[in-house]
Amino acid sequence: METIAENQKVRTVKKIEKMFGHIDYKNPPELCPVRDVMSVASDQWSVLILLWLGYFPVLRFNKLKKYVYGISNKVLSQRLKVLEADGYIERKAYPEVPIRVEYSLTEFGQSYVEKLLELTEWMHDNSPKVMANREKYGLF
Amino acid sequence: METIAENQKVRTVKKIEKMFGHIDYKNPPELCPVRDVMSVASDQWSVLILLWLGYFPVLRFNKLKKYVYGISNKVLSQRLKVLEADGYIERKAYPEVPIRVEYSLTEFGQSYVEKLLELTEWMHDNSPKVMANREKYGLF
DNA sequence: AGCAATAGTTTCCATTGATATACTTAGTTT
DNA sequence: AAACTAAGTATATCAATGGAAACTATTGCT
Repeated sequence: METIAENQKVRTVKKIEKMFGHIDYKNPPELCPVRDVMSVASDQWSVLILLWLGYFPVLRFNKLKKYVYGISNKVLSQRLKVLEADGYIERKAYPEVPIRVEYSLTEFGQSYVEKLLELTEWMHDNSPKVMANREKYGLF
Repeated sequence: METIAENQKVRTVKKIEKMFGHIDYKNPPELCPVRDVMSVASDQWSVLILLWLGYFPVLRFNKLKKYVYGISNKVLSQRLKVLEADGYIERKAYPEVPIRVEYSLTEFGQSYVEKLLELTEWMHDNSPKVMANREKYGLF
């Protein structure tokens, strides 16, 4: 028990070292690639957009807006642009009337969603624990 | 190739269904446990705090502020409170003068950091790809 | 008395983000 | 001819967030 947990901690430290060791933490945040990429990919709305696109093969603007409940036109279109620029999603416009635009995950986006899902799965599984902690903490 | 990717997509859809299937997406966002837990645990500053606490066994306020470069007193103390309330970190105050306060990961926090690291590792490995995409996109 | 150190808190201001509404394009329906 | 469609854009207003700097508390040191 003890040693397994200890080993895991050592592995964690090594991973962090490998990732951030060569980066000076005093650099401006936008020079840290992890901070930079994360600022797009783990933004609250972006995560929801990506998950819904992981669920449906393609979604159009207004459908997305329906599922990503609470998002505004402006923010949705902003986020879609950035996600497209970073290569997570693809935008296909059909010049019909009225115009039809379909959004879908790229292979790259798909691979990210798979990683992301491991995290959201953890959250799903552990949210009761978090709620319990929160309640305990609130008692004083 | 095709079938492996297809299988993976099917698995993704099933995971999402399992996680969100019983939740009405039209609920207010704070009623979705995943959104709720994520809003704390994947906040930009919180992630950095947790990673540094995964690297050092304990850290005091001012050390943390040094490593989590760019964070303000206010936000750091806010985030620490929330992370403590949710059970990720532990706060130990020693009534010396001047007071000493040590922050560290709980076992729960440690397990989260391990999950989180898989994601940041992905970002670390894929940030060149994202940069390349971004540049390509910027060219028109 | 005044300063240093730690771990914050408080206050004010600026930037960001969000909401709501109207507008666009162009062809089809009423 | 007005209305409706889709996928946004544009604009104005409002709320929430974030950062900077000053402030607090306590006690020992000079």
